[in-house]
Amino acid sequence: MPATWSESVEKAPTGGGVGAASHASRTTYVPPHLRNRPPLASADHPPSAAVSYAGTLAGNEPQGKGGPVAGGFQSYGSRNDINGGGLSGGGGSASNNRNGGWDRGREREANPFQNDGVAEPEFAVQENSGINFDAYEDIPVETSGKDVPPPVNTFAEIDLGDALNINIKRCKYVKPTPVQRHAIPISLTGRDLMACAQTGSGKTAAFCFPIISGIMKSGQSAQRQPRMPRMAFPLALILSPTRELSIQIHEEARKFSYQTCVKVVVAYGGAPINQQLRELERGVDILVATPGRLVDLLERARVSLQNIRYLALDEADRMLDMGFEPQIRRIVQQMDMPPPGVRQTLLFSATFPKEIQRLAADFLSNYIFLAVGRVGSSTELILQRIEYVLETDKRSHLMDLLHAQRANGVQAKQALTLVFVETKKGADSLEHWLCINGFPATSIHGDRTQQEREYALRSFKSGKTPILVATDVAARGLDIPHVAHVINFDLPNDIDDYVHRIGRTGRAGKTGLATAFFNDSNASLAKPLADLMQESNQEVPAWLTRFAARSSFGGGRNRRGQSGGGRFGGRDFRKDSSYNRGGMDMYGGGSSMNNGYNQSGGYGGGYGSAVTSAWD
DNA sequence: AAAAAAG
Repeated sequence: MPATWSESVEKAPTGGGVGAASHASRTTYVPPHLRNRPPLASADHPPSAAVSYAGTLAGNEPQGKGGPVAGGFQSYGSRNDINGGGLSGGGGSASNNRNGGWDRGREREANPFQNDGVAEPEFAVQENSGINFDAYEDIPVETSGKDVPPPVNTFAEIDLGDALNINIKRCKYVKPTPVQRHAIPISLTGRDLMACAQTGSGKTAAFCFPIISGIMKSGQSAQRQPRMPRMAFPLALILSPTRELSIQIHEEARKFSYQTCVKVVVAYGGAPINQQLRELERGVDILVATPGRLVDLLERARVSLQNIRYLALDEADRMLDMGFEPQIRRIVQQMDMPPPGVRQTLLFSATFPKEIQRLAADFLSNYIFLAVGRVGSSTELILQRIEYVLETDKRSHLMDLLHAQRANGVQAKQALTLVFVETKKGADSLEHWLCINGFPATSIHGDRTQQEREYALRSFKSGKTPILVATDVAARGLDIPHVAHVINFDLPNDIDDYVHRIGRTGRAGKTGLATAFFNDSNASLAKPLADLMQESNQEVPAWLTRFAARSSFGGGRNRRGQSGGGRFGGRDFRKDSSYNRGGMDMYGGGSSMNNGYNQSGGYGGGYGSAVTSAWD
C-alpha cells in the first residue's frame, strides 16, 4: 500500500503508486472547468492533477474575455426604471419604514465585501479567476416540465436590474454558470423549480438573484404591518439544514443585495435570539433560517409567512428526509404560508433520490426539473482513495497521512485537511488525540456551543488550525476554500453523505484528494461505493470489488440500483412510469408527456448512465 | 445507531 498521498502526488508525473497510476491513466481527459486554464502553481494543488493538465493549458485568462460582461453591465445603463422601482417608486410605503429613509439605511449597511481577501491574506488568489466559464458549455443539462424557458448565456440577457448587476460584478462573476444560465430564467418567469445543481458553480446565486431581483422590481421591500409592529413579514424564505450553511447563505445573499432595498436577515439556533429579533423588527425581505429557530419565531408570533412569495430549500433532499420532513411540513403547510402556485418554490440539491422527489412534489406546482453536471466533469477532480484500515489502526494510519502532509512544508498551511467521523464523541476524542500529538486540530459537531462551532470553522478556514475534525454537520454545502484533503476516518452509511463529504474538496475547479478508511463495519457501503468510484473514473481496489460482490450477494440494496443508475438524480422522477400510474399527468397540465417533456438541445442527450456530482 | 435542528 502506498504510504502516503503526498508520495503518490510526487510520483504522479511519472506514474507511481496506486493513486498516481490511476491518475496517470486519465491524463488525456481534461475536465471542462480546467480546459484553457493558465498553468497552475503546483504548490497550490498538492494532491495531483495540476501536472497532468500542463500539456493542454493555454494562457487563456477567462477574465480577459470580459467583452460580453462589460457590455452587459453597461447595457443596463439606461434601465434606471428597475432601480427606481425599488428605491423611489416603492420607497414611500416600504423603505421609509426602516430607519427613517432608504438613504440612511444604506449608509449604515456594512460592506459585505470588505472582508473578502482580508480575512485570509495568504489566500490571495481569486477563486473565480481561474475558472474558464466557457468550458462549462460541455456540461450536460437536462430540463423537463411544461414550457421550459430557454437558457441565457450572459447576465446581460437577464433583466436583473442595475444594483444587482453591480454586485455581480463586485463578486467577480464574469458569466453565469450552467445552473445560473438555466435556473435564473426559469425562476424569473415565476415557475417552480427542482434543480439538481452544484453549489461550487453558483447554486446560491442561482436562487438568490431571481429572488432579489423580483423583490426589487415589486417595490414592496421591507413592508411592515402597522398593527403588528413586532411581527416580521418576509417576502422570501430560504431554509437550510445547518446553522453554518444558513450563515454562509446569508453572507452570500448580503453581497448580492448590497445597496439595494432588499434586506436579508438570518435566524438560527444556538445564538441569542434577542439580536435576531431586533434584526427582524428592523424589517426583513429575505429570511435565511434553520427550521428549529424559525418554528420558534413563528410560535412567538414574531414572524409571519403570509407574505412569502419565494420559498427556497437548499440541500432540499436533506430538508425533506426523515429527520427534517415534519418540521418542514409544519413550516410550509401548517402555518400561514401561501400555497404552491401562489408562492414560488425553488428546491436545490445535488442528490435528489426519487423517493424524495416524490415527497417534494407536495410543495411544488407545475414545476420544472433541471439537472446540471455529471460525474465526469466534477468528481474526477477529486482523487478518491479507499484504504482498508482496522478500527484499531485508524489513528496511527491517520497520523501517517498527516505526517506526510506536514512534510510538504510551507504549502501544508494551505493544505487544509477535513476529517469526518461518525459521532460527536468520536470527534471530541480524535481532536484531543491529534492535539496531544502535536497536530493543530479543532472540531465541529452538534454538541459544541454555537460559538465554538463558528470559531472552529473560522480557525480552520484561516489556516490557523489546518485540521478540522467534523461530524456530518460539515458534510453539506459549506464552501471552504483550500480544503486539499478530505479524510473519511469513519465512512458514512449512506453513499449520498459520502458524496457530499468529499465534495468539500475539489471545489471551484481545483483538484482534491479524498481518502477513506474502510473495514468490515462498512460492508454495506462497499457496493454503492465501488459503483460510485467506477462512475467517476476512479480506480477501484480489487479487494473493494470483491467486498462489493460479497455484500450485495445477500440482497444488500443500494439506491443506485433502485434508481436505475444515475444516483445523481439526473432524472425527473415524473418520467419514471412506476411513479406515474394510470396515465395521471404528473406535469400538472393538460399536455401529454411528449409536449411536456423538453430535452434542452445541444448537450448531446442523456447521461442516465450513472451520474453524480461531488459538488453540492 | 448516529447526526442535525429550539431551549
